[in-house]
Amino acid sequence: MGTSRNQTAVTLAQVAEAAGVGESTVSRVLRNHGSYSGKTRDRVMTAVERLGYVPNRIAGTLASTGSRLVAFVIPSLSNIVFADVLRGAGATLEEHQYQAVFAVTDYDPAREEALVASMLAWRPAAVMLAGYEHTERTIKMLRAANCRVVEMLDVDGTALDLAVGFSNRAAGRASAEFLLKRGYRRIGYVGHDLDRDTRAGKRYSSFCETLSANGVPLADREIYREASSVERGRLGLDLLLARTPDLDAVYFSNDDMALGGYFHCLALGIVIPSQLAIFGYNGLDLGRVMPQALSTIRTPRVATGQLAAKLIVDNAPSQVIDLGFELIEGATA
Amino acid sequence: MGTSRNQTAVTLAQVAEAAGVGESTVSRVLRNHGSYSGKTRDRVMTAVERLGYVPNRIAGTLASTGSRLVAFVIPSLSNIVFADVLRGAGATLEEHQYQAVFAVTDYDPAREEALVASMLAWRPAAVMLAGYEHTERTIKMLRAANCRVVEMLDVDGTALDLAVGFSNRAAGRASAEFLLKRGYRRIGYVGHDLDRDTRAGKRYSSFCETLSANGVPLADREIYREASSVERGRLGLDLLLARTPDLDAVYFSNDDMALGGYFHCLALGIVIPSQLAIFGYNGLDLGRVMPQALSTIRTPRVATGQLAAKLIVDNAPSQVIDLGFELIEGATA
DNA sequence: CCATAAAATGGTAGCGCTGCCAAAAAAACT
DNA sequence: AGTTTTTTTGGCAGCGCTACCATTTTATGG
Repeated sequence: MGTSRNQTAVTLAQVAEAAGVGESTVSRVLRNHGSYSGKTRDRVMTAVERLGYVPNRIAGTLASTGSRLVAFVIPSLSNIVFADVLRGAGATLEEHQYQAVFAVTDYDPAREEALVASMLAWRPAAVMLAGYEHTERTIKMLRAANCRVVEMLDVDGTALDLAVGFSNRAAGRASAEFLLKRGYRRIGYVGHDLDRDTRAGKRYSSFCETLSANGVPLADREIYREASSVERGRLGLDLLLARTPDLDAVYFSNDDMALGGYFHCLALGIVIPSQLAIFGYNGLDLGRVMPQALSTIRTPRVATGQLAAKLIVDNAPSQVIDLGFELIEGATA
Repeated sequence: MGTSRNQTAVTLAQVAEAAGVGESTVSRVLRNHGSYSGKTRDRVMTAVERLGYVPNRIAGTLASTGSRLVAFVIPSLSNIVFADVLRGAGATLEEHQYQAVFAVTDYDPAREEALVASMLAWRPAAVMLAGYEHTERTIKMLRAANCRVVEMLDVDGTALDLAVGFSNRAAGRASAEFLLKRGYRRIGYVGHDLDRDTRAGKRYSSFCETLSANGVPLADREIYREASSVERGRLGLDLLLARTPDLDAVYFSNDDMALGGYFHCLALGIVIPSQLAIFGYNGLDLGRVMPQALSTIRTPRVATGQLAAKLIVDNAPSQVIDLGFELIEGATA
């Protein structure tokens, strides 16, 4: 009931007939492309209105050369990072009449491969991915496809075509340097699946290298082979401190994890930062609102999405753009 | 550089030629539809592999009757609620070879209208919306369109076709009854834009009605005409308490806002729940991890997405499904 | 071995639109 | 008024695929 399915939709040909003009004329008027007289436009628009015509973009895309679909293949929707990127890209794309389609990989390269294949079947104008780590077949497909590719949120590696983001290695290093400068010497790490979230992996390894280079190797670490979450952060810190109680600072793989650690300290009465310092990554808004502002690194996620979209609509030449990041001193480290 | 754009993609006709079979045979093999012999399948698949053929779904959709696109028109991506719904729907849709496309309304009915129009141009199999409140033109377009409609996350109203969710009115009532049962009598409210987020509006009005019906009218309220956020929750509680210091409980429009309120109490040393009780809505995971588990209502968001998708792939008849919710007593109220 | 059913295959007309080209109409000049 | 130029239009061939139907091939049965 409710909807009247099964009816056939109004076509451009019917509009043309109703308006008493040719099909191409209707097409021109509707796309505001080519020339037509004012009275013709009115007649067409009247017919469109009367018949309730909705152009069929499937047919339009097939007939014309380039599509206006942009395919996002992202690791997760629960992670606010990717939602921010999508939000940033959304406005620009919409403005230019592009349509976003998406699929979620759950940080699995094999799934990414399958989803990219599936996406390419829609002949998108561009495929937007997270980072540089893809399977060989994914890369091969992307190269063979007649579309742009944007790798987002990382610049440490070799881009396929376009890349927009920031250096996770530099972020890891900056975090380590900050903690060292503050005088912390017993530093631990609580993180999530580093093999799958390769950007977190880059931060971690760069963080460790910087510590070692300064003669303060990482004291201990607790890594879950799962997605990050507030809960994992809390549990991770609990385990870490049980094993190595004399830590004076902990670097978390991101702000969600750090918030979990913060809650753990609150619950146990561990005083931050004098007893234990906490440092995160992402610079989520909620970090600012915590009773003590979270020490973290703010990344330009929305800007990444915006710029990625802009490069596509402008058909910019291949390039890598590093948007940088901002270290937020906060009050937890 | 990088990608080799401008080349023309391999077509089904080329595969047919290379395999020495007819086009329809290739089509049948690829879709595993109709009958064909084992050796034919092998020859086709070999040709597909060798040429790197990727089927063109644009053409396929145009040629066949029904599309396999599902259009999500959602208020926000930053709000984890909608990300959860998408996540729930994603797996089911993917499994059945449906493709999700989406657009974000920012809680603006006029934008929703424009985006629905734009989405219908893709001739989706279904349009998935949040709630029942749409402009007249949106409703008209949806009725005229030859596609299913799913209104999600609400069941208080009249459905266009399918609806999956839970009762926001019942949730508001349950929250009020819980606080009353606990003995709170000076109850305040901190919320965000109720005109735009009509589901929050329904919870609020139902909450107030229940309080009044029990002779305990709402003592005070602080409502921002903006989107919800942790920060707004904190500021809102600050203002509310400045004006009405004797409140003994505060109902927040959602868990994000409640978390802000919680942070405010922590920062000011307000003891929860003895000095002030806090109650939220959504049942986010982080509520469980807080030093004191957040008292809130957990909604089946992922399940809503899953079921919505399932109804579409099963082509279920029009119906409204109430998935209910769960009140989490927690430790903050 | 031939009749009959079943399985496998190819040809082709669209799906609804856009892009190209030629034709018609209107405008701008001598 | 007769040209030339410019603007506006309509016709129609695809875009790459699927659906339908006709045909061929293979299996089945007496």
